[in-house]
Formats: sequence, structure tokens, C-alpha cells
Amino acid sequence: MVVAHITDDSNNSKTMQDILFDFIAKYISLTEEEKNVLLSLDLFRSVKKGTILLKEGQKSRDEYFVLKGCLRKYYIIDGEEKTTAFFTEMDALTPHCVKNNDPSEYFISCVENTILIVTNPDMGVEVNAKFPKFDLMCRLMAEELLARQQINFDEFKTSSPEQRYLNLLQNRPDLIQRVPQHQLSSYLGIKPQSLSRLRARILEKSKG
Amino acid sequence: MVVAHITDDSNNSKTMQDILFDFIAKYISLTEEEKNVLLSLDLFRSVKKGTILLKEGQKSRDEYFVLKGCLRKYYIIDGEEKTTAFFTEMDALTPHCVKNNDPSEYFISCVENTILIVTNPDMGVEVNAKFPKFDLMCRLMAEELLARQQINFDEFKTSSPEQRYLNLLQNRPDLIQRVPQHQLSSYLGIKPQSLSRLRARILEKSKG
DNA sequence: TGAAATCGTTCACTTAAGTTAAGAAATGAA
DNA sequence: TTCATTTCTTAACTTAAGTGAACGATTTCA
Repeated sequence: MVVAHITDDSNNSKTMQDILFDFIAKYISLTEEEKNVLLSLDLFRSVKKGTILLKEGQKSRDEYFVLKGCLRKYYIIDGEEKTTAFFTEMDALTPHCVKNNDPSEYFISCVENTILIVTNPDMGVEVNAKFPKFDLMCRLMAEELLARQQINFDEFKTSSPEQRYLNLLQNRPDLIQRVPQHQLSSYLGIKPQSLSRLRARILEKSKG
Repeated sequence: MVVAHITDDSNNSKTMQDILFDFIAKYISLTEEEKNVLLSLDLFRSVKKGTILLKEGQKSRDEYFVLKGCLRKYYIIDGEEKTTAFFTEMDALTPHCVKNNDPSEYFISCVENTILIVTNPDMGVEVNAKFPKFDLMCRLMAEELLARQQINFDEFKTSSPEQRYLNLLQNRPDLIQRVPQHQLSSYLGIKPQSLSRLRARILEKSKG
């Protein structure tokens, strides 16, 4: 699961490093020096589609940042998978159990082959010594994340399932392509059959 | 709307100061000196039931912390109020517009007579000079808030309206007493009539 | 105090989601 | 490639939420 060199099976011109630094640039500015330090920390991991990174009941200290690919967070409730979030390029994911050291209540798995940055609080000391701005960046990211999270929640609450699907089509059209329907449907808060029906309904309307 | 002395119309033994310091103690420890500095900043406000603190379209830099009472956040969509959150004792509320200086997309009003701490980023310099731990505390609070927010969102997505109501009954039974039904219902993502029906259904079940 | 507005409930009806089942299509593994 | 599994769709039926309207009860306030 570990890769020494960050390579990409597609022939996109942007390297993983570029993606990472472009992202960081949104929050703080880095010198070349700092960039090199960051790369030297060897935080990159390549993970195969289907891999389960975190299981219910498991304790973990790992936090993830998606450079390429897609992670899925899901619960198993009454034997049924309930997907509550997807994490794609530029998304950060700190499992709840990292903060309180409790066993996780949910699973995290790879929807696609994925390239990640994996960090954990134990590295904090080392990272912080070599890369002091890390803390500031994390805080800015957390604030932004919280704000976006709240807006998403509001949007979810104030919408019908159909409206939620249309919003998704607007805001994250890629997800609808890359994620299996039955995972999408529980993300929208409905059953797979209802999503099928709902899609058929929308298609019917648009035809007139 | 401003009060010099923080008094309380009930005869609870805990003063507003006690409530505040008990809360802060969960995150950081304060010396008597620091407590006095904090009180001297004059951040307390008393606000009447029904007061609208923030309107759609309005810009504001104020952040709120509820010491006593209840705030409500709501949107007006197609002429209809959609309540998405309640903030009661010990809840912090940073309107989205504070961060990005955009006009607000929602309203914030007082469900009850409420005692608040009001801060804004412009005070950051002064507060930080007099009270350096403030920053750390905010960060810890933000992290906890984000975690709780995510769990709430997951719970909402994976539950039916009836289950959401039962959860609310478990987790925030006070809300059901203090908040009008029609505001609660939209918080649960349903119409007032549906909430009435749902409550009747539950009562029917419990009678057997 | 009295009139008006707001609020909660109920009812009848409509619409959409849940459930169960079946079959077609796509995917994966031997 | 073939067989088995998973995934997606469709259908019929059930259940619950949305809608519009009516009716007291409560609250507001002039």
C-alpha cells in the first residue's frame, strides 16, 4: 500500500505534488524550502479500490487528505450500509475516533484507487518542528470545513430527496458518475429503488 | 439591549459568570486574573424574545455564545420559514457571513429572552492582547463543534422523520418544550401537520 | 377587553418514499 | 469464456409525508 514515488496511472500533466501545493496555496504560502521539507515527510499513500481504511469498532489515529480518488464513509445499521459522505480530490477527513480515541462508529473505504496523504497527531511534534505553519493551515481548513458542513446540512434539511439529487447534479456532478447508485441513494437519504424512480421521474419531466 | 449587570430573572444560584467559566473550564484553565480581564471586556448582551439578530441580506461580524436562552437560525425559502438549527445554553454560533463578509443567507432570532456573549473578529486584536488563550480556546471549540456537527448530520441522514423526533426527545428533550411546534417540525425536515400526526402515531403505539 | 393573528390539531386527499419481489444488465472471478 | 454475484431498474402494494382546508385554542396587541 505504500508508494515511494508518487506516480499516477493517468497521463495528466499535474503531478500529485502540484495538486497538493496548489491546494495548500489557498491557505498559506510556502517557500521552496518548506515544500521540500513537506515532501520529505513521506506522507503519501496509494490505496486500492475496495480497501477498507477504517472499520467500525476499530481505533485509529490516522487522518486523510485525498489527492486523487474517492473515499466513502458509511455506517452499518441493522445490517444495512448507510453512506453519509464521500471525500474526493482536495477533501480532508478526520475520523471522529482520532480526536477522542474511542472505537469508530463507522467504516471508511476506497470507492476508487486513491492517492492519499496520511497524517496522525503523533506526528504533530515532528511535523510542527519541521513545518511550523502546519498548525495554522489545519485551523484554517477546519474553519472552512465547518462552514461548508453547516451549509450542506442546512441544504439537506431544507430540500426534498428529488431536490437533493438535483443539487448534487449541480454541485458534484462527478460523484454521480463515479459512485455506485446504491451508495449515492443512501447518501441522499433514500433507498436505491427510490433513487431509480426519482431519476426516471426527472427524465420524464424533462422530456415533457 | 445592552445590560451593564448580568442578572437573571430566575432565581437560579448560578450566575452568568459561573456558567461562562464552567464552560470555558472544559477547554482551558483560567487564573482569577484572566477571569477578571475577560469580564472587563464587557461582552455580555441581554436580548428580548423575538428580536432578530441577523437578517437575510445583512452583513455582520458578530459571533454569539448563548449563556441562557435560545436562538434560532432559519431561512426563508419560497416565502416559508425553514428552521435549520437551535442554539441553547453553551452553544456557539458563528454566522457564515462573518467569515467571508458576504450578505447572510439566513435569519437568526431569539426564541426566548436570551443572554449572550457577543464577539467579533475586529476585537480579536484587543482580546488577544489581554487574553492570549482565547485563540486556543476557539480552536478547540471549533474542532469539537465540527465533530459534533458531522455526527448530527450523519444521524439526520440515516434516520426517518419519526426516528429523528425520537432522537430529539432523547438528546434535547428541553427543545421540544421551549420551541413552537412549527419551528421544530421544519428543524426535523417535515411540515407541522406531519409532526402533529407523527406525535399522535407515537402516542398511539405507546398506548398499545 | 375584544378583535385579529398565530398556533396546534385533525381530516380527506394527493404524492412520494419504503417494501418486497423479480428480472435484466454489468461486474468479477475461476 | 462462463458462472456467480452484484447492481440497477421496474412493478405492485404499503406506509408516511405533503397539501389544502377547517376548527378551536392561544397569544398578541390595539
